[in-house]
Amino acid sequence: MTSTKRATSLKDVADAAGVSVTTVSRLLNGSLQLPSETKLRIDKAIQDLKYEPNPHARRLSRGRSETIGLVVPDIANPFFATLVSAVEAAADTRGLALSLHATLNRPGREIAYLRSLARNHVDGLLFITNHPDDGELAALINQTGKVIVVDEDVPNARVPKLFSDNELGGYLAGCHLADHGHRRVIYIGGPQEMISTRRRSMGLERALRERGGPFQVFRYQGNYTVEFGREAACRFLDEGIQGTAIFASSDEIAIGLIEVLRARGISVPHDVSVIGFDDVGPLHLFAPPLTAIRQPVRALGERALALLLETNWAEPESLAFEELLPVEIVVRNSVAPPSKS
Amino acid sequence: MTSTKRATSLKDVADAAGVSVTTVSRLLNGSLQLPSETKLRIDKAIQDLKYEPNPHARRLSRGRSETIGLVVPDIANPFFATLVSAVEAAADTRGLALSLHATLNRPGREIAYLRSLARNHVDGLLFITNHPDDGELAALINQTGKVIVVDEDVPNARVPKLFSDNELGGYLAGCHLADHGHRRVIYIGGPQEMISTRRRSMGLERALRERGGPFQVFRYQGNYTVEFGREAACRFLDEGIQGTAIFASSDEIAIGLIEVLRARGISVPHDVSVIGFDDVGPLHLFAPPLTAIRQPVRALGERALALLLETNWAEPESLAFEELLPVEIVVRNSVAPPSKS
DNA sequence: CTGAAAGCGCTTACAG
DNA sequence: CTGAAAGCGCTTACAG
Repeated sequence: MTSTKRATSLKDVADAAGVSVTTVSRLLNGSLQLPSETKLRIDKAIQDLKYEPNPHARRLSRGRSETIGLVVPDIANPFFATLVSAVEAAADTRGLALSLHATLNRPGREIAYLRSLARNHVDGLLFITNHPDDGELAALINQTGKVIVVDEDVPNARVPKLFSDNELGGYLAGCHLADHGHRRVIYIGGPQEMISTRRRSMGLERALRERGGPFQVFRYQGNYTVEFGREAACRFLDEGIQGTAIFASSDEIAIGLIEVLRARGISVPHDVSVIGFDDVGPLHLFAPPLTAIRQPVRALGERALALLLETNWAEPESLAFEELLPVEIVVRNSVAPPSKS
Repeated sequence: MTSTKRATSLKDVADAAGVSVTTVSRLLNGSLQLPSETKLRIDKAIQDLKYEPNPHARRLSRGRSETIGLVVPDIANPFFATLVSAVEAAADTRGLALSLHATLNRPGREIAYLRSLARNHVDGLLFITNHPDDGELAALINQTGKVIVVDEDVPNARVPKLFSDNELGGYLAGCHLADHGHRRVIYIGGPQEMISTRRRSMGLERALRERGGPFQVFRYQGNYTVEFGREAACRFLDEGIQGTAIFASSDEIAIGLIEVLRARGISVPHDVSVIGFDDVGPLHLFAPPLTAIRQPVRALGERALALLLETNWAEPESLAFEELLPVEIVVRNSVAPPSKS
């Protein structure tokens, strides 16, 4: 009963309307000067039969799928969830479906998705990695085409790339800290080979340098995770590092960091100032409300899809460029002048 | 260069291996007694040509797509993001692709996705709605089949349904509050026609009733959003409602609520106790850390997919059942005995 | 065990 | 303007 009886096809509609399938197909695809009266008959047949085209047949025939692929490290992470949400919304607006895949830090899956794209499974791919590439990914991307690298770099891929302005983010954080008198800053970043971490760190240093005088940055780099936030916090605490402020390079890192600070009775911003990065989570409800650099997450997703569709893939030499989206600082209550300890 | 040259097909492989496409196809699909030596030749040809089957052709031919659809209200919402993540992981394990769609409260989109499923676009659908149905959805679901209703009910749909044990959640919250001496509780729920809100409210009342003595529940029902959390908070504050505890029926509602309490200088749990529901966000870092009922979000996603695959869709009479997944209470620091005011 | 052939349901030159 | 027919790349009875 509930199961699939033979679905109504183009042929059925054509028969019902007394025309050929060619005509119906053309009507459906808009490549037709409507002869008005037959058009009505066809429309009626479509209504009556509740006809809907079989997408598999259409795709096979047309050689494209009207769906785009999106590869992200982890969907449950609020940053990526927001990005996925933005891409889905933008794709839907354009009548594109979304095929979603999470890599969960397994390089093999990245390769597999790229391959399936190559076989025209999807019309294009938005690709987000979160670990260094040994060159395999870049090679695959270059021979595949139609992929936009988003958020984090794949070094030798010659395709459009879209990132947040990470250097600016680091710089804004650095300025804010420096303005409050901080000169010794602990930086908790992501994987050190990754562009996001490197650029944020560079921005931080540039700010500190520009403000003049001696300064010091203590670097802890690992993953953009709660676990690493905790781990880094324990390490610098146990090492007795004398930073007066901490720049946590993601919401997750900030969460892990704050858990530890709280557990050890270290007060923010009284004992140490903290500034975060991402600002996707409800940082304003933390104790204290966390000052952070906000990434333009939705804009990243929307722009990435636009790039995928706008790019002229036939001109390889114009493909390799990098576009940066601005970030901003959201000042709350976790940064204060260093305490006199 | 980078663009798609004609992809290598089954025919190419067959030619290269000196066999028919039938044979290659069979090998690929496992329905073959391997003749060992030809098998090797074919495997080699596949390697050499880097052959990968065209999924569109396969789908058209087989009449199924090896992809399942997932319809959620809003991907950026951490609750749904986590659910999507769990479904994707489970689907990937089984070699299924995921087609993701957000409805964003637009009923028309729900209808459209259901229709496209009916046309065998996907092999099955996990469906999550977040607003009452006038019957149209249920009708469509019943004639479509192969859909699992998850998280929130579609009343007359005769398909498997999977929910959190919302009544239990309300009950656990109620017990915890009652144990601390609360008898006048403000309940901030979602849309009042929805099953989740009704059941949580029932559980809350059952707990209060079981503990004996007079009690009172003040109900505010709207959406599971930050905005509604704020709105409800302002309303009961302005109305001077004398509740000693608040049961906020989602993380989002709790966030809005806490924003308002904080803005008005009302201290939790000193002035009023708060207990939340969902526990997906970093509630442990809130000020104070929020006690909440935790939903088994990932389990919900995994089980939903399992149900979709396990169900024998050919037997309509066995289809209509409801399965509940248990919730638990996570006690933190936002509930205390009522203050003597 | 293996192959020729039909069929899945569209699209699209190519002819009227 | 409209149709017959080939083709997209698979799968799968049906025959050897």
